[in-house]
Amino acid sequence: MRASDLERVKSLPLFTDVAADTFRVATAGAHLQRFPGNTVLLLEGDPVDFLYVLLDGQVELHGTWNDRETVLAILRPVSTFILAAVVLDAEALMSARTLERCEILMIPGDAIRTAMRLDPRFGMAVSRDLAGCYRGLVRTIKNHKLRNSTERLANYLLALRAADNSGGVVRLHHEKRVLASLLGMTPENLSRAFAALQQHGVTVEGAVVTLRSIGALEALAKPDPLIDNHAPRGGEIVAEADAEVWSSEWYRANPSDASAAGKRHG
Amino acid sequence: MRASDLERVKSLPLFTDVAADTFRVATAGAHLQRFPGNTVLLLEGDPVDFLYVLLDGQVELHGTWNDRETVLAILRPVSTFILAAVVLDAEALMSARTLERCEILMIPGDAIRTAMRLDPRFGMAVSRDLAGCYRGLVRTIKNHKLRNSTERLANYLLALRAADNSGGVVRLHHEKRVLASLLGMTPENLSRAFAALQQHGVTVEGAVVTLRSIGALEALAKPDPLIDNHAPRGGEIVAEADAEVWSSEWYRANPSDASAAGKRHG
DNA sequence: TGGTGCGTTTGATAGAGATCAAGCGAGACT
DNA sequence: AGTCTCGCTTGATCTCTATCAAACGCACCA
Repeated sequence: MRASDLERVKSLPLFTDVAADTFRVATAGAHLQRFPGNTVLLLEGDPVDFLYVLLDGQVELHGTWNDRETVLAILRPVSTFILAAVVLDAEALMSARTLERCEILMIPGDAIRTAMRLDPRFGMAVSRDLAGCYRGLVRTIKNHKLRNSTERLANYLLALRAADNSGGVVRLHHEKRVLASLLGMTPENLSRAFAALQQHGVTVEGAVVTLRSIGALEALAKPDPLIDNHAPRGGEIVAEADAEVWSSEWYRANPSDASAAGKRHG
Repeated sequence: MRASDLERVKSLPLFTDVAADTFRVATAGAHLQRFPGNTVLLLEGDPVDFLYVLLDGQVELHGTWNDRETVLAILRPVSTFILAAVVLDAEALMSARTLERCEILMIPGDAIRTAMRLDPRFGMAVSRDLAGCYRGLVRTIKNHKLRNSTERLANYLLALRAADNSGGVVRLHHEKRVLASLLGMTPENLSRAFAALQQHGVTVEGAVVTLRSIGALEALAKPDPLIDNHAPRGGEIVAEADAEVWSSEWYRANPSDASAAGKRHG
């Protein structure tokens, strides 16, 4: 493993605040692995032996039931995933698949649990990370139960814009059918939702989406800080209160600037 | 506060494994409070100053957006709630309201965070609790994205049956309109879903639901251990792997027997 | 260069769920 | 008892979303 990779791992919210010893214990048995695209890393129901840290590429988490499948999250570097299963030493509830060539650090679950027992600061960091993940899912559920598909897409585009600091031009990071499943609709309906957003200044050309009128789009999307983690708050951002730093298991735009991140786990 | 109440709190998964000192630190500033029914305990967006422990009664967690509202969870004793917000010292993402007369222990968030810093075992317990909560939400999302409303109702009834150890007669614990919102549908459609289940041996009389053919109901519901935490697994239950003991922030049937509980946080 | 495969789009149709509007029934109050 | 309220049900209708089917565009490749 390269030293620069260890640096990146060390910079994760999960490890920043942690004693050097603890970090060594946790990453002692870790190994770096490369996977081609479209590779299954983990099947739901499998025992989880490792904490995964995505260093490069994209990973999709999905779930299945009765021959139906849905995408639950799409991860980009640097993110950890299935921390919850590792903490409980339980079986995975989601399957993981690479969407493209990936570089992944695998840390034995035992090492994580041992480090938690040794270092209360690490226990605290794990708790904070999990709390962030939990709150991210609360946001997701509110998004799904309170909004229709067009509203979800509109907010997704605004989140993307906020995450990428892009002006009016946004680039989709994954195939539309994957995005459709993530947003809880069919590819056909995603197309129609994009069409519906034309009246609000949105035009699509392949993966490039142009937002000609943020105002009009926001009027439809009505982004809400209690659902969309990028949405502006009334007043200055309180440092600690915002510490659900988008840590892991979610889409992440800019690893080096957590406070500007888009949809988070919180 | 009665000693018996402290006993009940101590028996929570969050505190069982914890040093007596830590428990004292955590519960030092706690106070017990009674609330009438239909009282708002917390509004989404509010800063969260306390960890709530529901000792008696029922509490509903819900979220709103754009004049729409949805029930996210219904809690029964003994449950803790908004632990995630407490850990992060963040604002609430869900509102909390009593559904009936309630007895609630309120523990200052500072005390919880201090205890975490002092006792790695407590940090571990918090992590485990949050991991369980997280996994519960993953199950919820899979339930909503992969199943239609009738299937969700069918599985809800089976979960209730498993939780209550009731034979073929199940009692609904809350108003049907609350249940409808929890299951992500309108009261009207809940009625129709019940009607549709008649063909699978389900009859309703007020809050009493009779399941005349578990087999037929399961054929429709297809309960899955990776969605429904009560569903039987192939083989013996592995102790540790099942430790997402339904800890908190969720519907709970029998406080004294965590392993037989229904829908959990996992 | 002309397939060939795949992701996407578009159209037509069907089904699931929401909304609107009444009516029913049980408990509460006068 | 009467009636009022409120939660639940039932029916009609409308909207949203899924499904089925076909066509398009584009990359890949022989």
